[in-house]
Formats: sequence, structure tokens, C-alpha cells
Amino acid sequence: MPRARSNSTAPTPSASSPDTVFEGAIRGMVGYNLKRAYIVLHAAARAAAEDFGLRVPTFSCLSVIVRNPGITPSALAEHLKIERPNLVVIVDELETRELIRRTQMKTDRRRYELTVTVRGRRLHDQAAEAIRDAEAQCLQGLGAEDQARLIDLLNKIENAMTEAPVSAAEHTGPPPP
Amino acid sequence: MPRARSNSTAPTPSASSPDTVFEGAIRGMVGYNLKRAYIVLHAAARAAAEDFGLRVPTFSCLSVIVRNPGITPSALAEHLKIERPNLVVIVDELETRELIRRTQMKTDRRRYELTVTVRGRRLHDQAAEAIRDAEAQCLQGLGAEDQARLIDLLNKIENAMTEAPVSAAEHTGPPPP
DNA sequence: AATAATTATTATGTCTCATAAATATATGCG
DNA sequence: CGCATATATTTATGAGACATAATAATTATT
Repeated sequence: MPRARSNSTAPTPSASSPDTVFEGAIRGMVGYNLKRAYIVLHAAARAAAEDFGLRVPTFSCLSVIVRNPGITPSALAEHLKIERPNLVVIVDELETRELIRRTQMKTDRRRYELTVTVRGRRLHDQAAEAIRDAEAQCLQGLGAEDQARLIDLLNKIENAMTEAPVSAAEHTGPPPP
Repeated sequence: MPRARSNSTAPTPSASSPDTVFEGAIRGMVGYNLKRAYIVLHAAARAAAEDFGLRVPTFSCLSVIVRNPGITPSALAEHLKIERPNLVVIVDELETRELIRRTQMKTDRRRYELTVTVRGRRLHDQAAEAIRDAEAQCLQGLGAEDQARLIDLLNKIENAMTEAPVSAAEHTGPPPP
């Protein structure tokens, strides 16, 4: 029987699947592995945050507000890459639970300043510790050095795109200055 | 004024937020960086797959079916960590588009064997190449060695959890054999 | 003063993932 | 055999995160 050209070096697929499953083209892709690892860490963070009545994006917002008192919803949304309409409901919930305050600016009454309350600050610190612990559980296999290197590699990916969206081939117009 | 205990070494938050935004407790967390990088790669993969009328999970399924002819929906779902009810709609779509065939097993008529069609195989190979190219665009900043190391680190995270769900502290009963 | 731009919001839709319940078939046991 | 139990698939449904269009309030610009 003529073998279809196989673009992989791994063992040839057998006629009917046995109990071991081979991975397709996906295992060699970084994005696939990224997602699998992300699922693990996200589930851990989610479970830890849940104990404080927070979801992960909500905690992220709280965390940035803690660190940037007086930040506006717009700036917060842009920084966390959240669409502003989606941020509204998060901020609403944080305010309702009295974890942050939302005060209208006097110089520009369209804008609001977000500041954390004492209660919010306390909850944040506790949640942050719990999430860090949960993460550490997942990262036992990695030494501190590995961990730092991983973060560095991830940041390279994140930043590469925001700086140079396309390169060399396949764009029509001349590059903007 | 008494400074609240700050659990970070970075610059102290200024009264009202300037144009630079500081990151909270989150930037030091692996999960956060993981997500940011994942968003970049996933968007690239998604855009590439879209040209072939595929979404990322659909492509992943197709890819595993290509590599494991005759695999059952259950095995496929378990392998990709997709819930079976969600896999149904994906398989439905793949079958409707005649990219795969779904044949009932004679020995056990509850089960189905999934096999790729010629058309599906062709589409898969083209899409895989496009997605790989799109990924490569995102990974220009990383050498081949960095890339391999990244995948290795990610796999460690993924596997650490499936092997040793909890460690040492905080579980009540004795470990199963 | 009139127009345009900005901030925040409301309404709405999509995508991914998760759970409960229903159906069809197979297996084990009296 | 007949009945309870288990498994594979499917249907229905909901939650969570993300995205876009339209609106309201305010400010900036002409």
C-alpha cells in the first residue's frame, strides 16, 4: 500500500488506534504546549482565588489598582488588555464589595479614579499569597533559575509582537516610520 | 506617614497614577506571563487556521485524527482534554465538511472510529504549515535552542501535575498505591 | 456655538469550556 | 434468560472570558 507522505519522524500510525495515542502536528508547536501548561497554572490560580470570592481577571484588576492608586478604568483596561466594556462589570463588582472606591475626577468628570480600600488591600494580599502558593505547587519541578528563564522567554514572545507586528515577507505597503 | 508593608521591591506607588502603569503582584507570577504569551501565539494560530475555515480546537482534533486513524471520540477527547459533549460538535462539523469519516464499530456499536478523508488530510497539511509559519513569525526573538528549552519547561509544568497532584502537606488520606 | 473626540456604559454575540440528563449498547450476575 | 450496572455518545444548558456596536455624558476643537 502506498504510504502517504508523512511529514513527521515519529512512528507510523497503525491501522486502528491502540491504547496509546500519538500526537499529531500539534505537539511540536509552541502554542499547544503553552496552552497545556497554561491550563494547569490557570486552574490552580482559579481555585486559589475562588477561596476569596475572586476570579482570576478580577484579582488581576485588583492587583493593578493596588499598585497604581488613582488609575482610571481606561488605563487599567489598556494595561491588562481587557476591553473596557468588560472591565466595567469587574469594577462594578469590586466597588459593590467595597474592595475599591470609584471617585469622579474634578478636573475631568468623564474619568474616575480607582483606589483600593483597606478591606480590598487586605483581601488582595491574602489572595496573592494563596495564588503564589498554588503556583509554587505546580512549579515544583522547576528550579528558581528555570522559572526565571521561563518568564524571560515568555516575555520575549509577548514583547516581540507588540514591537514588530510583521517582518520581511508578506505585507503589501511600505513600513510606517 | 507609616508605609504599609510592601511585599514588593519595585518603586512605591505614587499618589495618583502617571502615564506609566506599574504591575501589581501579578507580573512575578508565571501564570500571568504564560497567559500573555499564550494570547499572542493563540491569536496568530487562530488567524492562520481561520483561512482554512478552522478554529484552533478543530484543527487540534483533526491533527490527532490524522495521526491516529480509527481513534474513538472518547480517546480523542481524553487526549486533548476536551469534554466529550464539546467534542461532539467539533466532530459533527468535521464530518459535515467531509474532512473525516465516522464509522460505527461492528464489535461494539456504541463506539465510532474516526478517520481522516483525503480532503481532510490535505486541508490539515496546509493548515498545519500555515500555523507553523504564523508561529515562527511570533518566535523570531527565540533561537531554536530557546524554543526547545521553552517547550521542555512547559512540558515539565504540564506533566508535574498529572503525575503528582498534591505533595507533602494538605491531603488527608493515605496515598493510593 | 457647533462639531468632533474621549470616557464610561449598556446591550449583545461568540467562543471555549463545564455539567446534568437522556439514549443506545454492552457487560455481569442472579 | 432477565435485570441491574457500566460505557459511549449525544442533547440541552449554563458559565466565563472576550469582542463589537450603539449610547450617554463630558470635554476639546474649530
